[in-house]
Amino acid sequence: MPKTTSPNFAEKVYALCQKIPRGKVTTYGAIARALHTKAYRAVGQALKCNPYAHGVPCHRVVRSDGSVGGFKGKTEGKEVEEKIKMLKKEGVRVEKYKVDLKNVMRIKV
DNA sequence: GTTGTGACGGGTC
DNA sequence: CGACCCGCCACAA
Repeated sequence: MPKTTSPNFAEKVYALCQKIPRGKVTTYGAIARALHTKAYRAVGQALKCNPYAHGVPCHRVVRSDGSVGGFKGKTEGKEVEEKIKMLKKEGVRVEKYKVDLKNVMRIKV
């Protein structure tokens, strides 16, 4: 049992992102919950690093409000728009900068 | 060891 | 519905 929080915290985040089914999205809070923690903020930072950009569909992760949040380290800009476009392509309905909460996959309630 | 900040969350105004 | 504030954990300087 690690005395610190979790050296593999980010790794867990990536693992969960991979388990996100196509056409659906999840929230940072959900991931944090699934990890049995409350570091929703740390989750975002881990994804921001996203060394598995080609293995982890981080674009399927949105905020609890349904906002797409950010992408590629940018909270706004065409990068985010691209993320939205990708989600739409997967079948996720996106309005403005928000996705339908129905498409949000709640890992833990 | 302390400070600051963030791809956040929820509550309040 | 938008703006603001506080609280949360992890990480970098």
